[in-house]
Amino acid sequence: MSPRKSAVETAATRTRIIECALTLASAEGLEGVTIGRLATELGMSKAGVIGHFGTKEALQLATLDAAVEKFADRVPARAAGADPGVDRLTRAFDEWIAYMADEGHGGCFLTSVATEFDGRPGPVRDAVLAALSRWSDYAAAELRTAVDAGDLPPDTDVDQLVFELGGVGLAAGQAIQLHRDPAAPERARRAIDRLLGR
Amino acid sequence: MSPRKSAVETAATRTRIIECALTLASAEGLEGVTIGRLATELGMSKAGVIGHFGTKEALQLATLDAAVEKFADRVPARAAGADPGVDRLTRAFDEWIAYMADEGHGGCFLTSVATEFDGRPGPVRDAVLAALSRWSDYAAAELRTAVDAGDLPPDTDVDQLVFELGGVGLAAGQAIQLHRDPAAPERARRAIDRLLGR
DNA sequence: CCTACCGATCGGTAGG
DNA sequence: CCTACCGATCGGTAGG
Repeated sequence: MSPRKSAVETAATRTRIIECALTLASAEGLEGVTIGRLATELGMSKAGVIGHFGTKEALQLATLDAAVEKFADRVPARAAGADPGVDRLTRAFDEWIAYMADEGHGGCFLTSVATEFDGRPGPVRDAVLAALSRWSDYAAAELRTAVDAGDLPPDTDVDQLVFELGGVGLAAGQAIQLHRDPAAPERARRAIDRLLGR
Repeated sequence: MSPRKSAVETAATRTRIIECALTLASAEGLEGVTIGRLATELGMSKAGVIGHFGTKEALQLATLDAAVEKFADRVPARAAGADPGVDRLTRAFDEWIAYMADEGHGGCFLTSVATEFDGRPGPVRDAVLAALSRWSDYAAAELRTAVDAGDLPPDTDVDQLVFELGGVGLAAGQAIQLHRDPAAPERARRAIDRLLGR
């Protein structure tokens, strides 16, 4: 850390690095974010970049953390105003799909990193797993509320439904990122409406 | 190429390299397959490895090609004996799921590479897109047969159904590779049976 | 936060 | 198919 900069400035630089890492990782994957490239892109030295994190793995974890926080601020947060149960979950999935379709995100950061690290044990894989589990738990809780409210049949298999809803999200992500299919969001919404009995 | 080896031996070495690349790529991604690591793993020199392909990109394309061929030999080929339409498609998806659950494949090679290269334009991305389109076309054709045979409603939206079936496959892949959930194949089969009205 | 540097590895080539 | 080599880049450190 520079003794010439205030703590506020140091934190701002750290944020700049992470924002840049998010952009690079969207295109090249989290492993493809190199310290040298971040330094060039930000007009800093490599030592200046890595000094904020210590190791590349710590930088990866910080980047992932920022992505998870952005997702939480956008998706569940915007659905929080809707009625618990089917309404809120429909709204949350709509937000997820809109988030993936947004330019600049490079689709769903979380699902990309999940694929990238599913065969590489370690802290990054663990963190991805934890973040996805939180999202699954959120969906399962809303589904149970919907069952209790009578908006879904009492014999609903909640875990099965979470699995299938997740599949729709993954299909939407692939259709958007790989096939660049403009119909993808609409297809995803239709699938979700059917799964939630609307 | 070595002047001391026959064409048969040369082809066998090429196959060995590609097999090794498939194994490495299952864990580390296609970009993570380095020429040096292949050389070490195979007990060859780097020049000996790259000589068979010319460039790393050509090696990636050859590896992807081999994966596509393996998939075609296993999945649609084993379903070919079933009755066209719902039966054959159900069988094909069962084979796909079993293929993903098999140890050693590292899940579905094709879907991993699809995520890895969805943001990197170039020949590899194009080849992945082509392979996935072939699979989608296959599913769509079987679905149309099923509609014509009256096994699916006449107003079936075939493209929508292909989208949703693909989502189930992606969900199964993630559940197997990341969550290591032994219930994943069964969940996927249940979802597919429901989508195909069984 | 920088300069200067480390050993390791990258993809690839020349020449045999 | 090998040895020997190329310039570039990797993650990271020492010292200021």
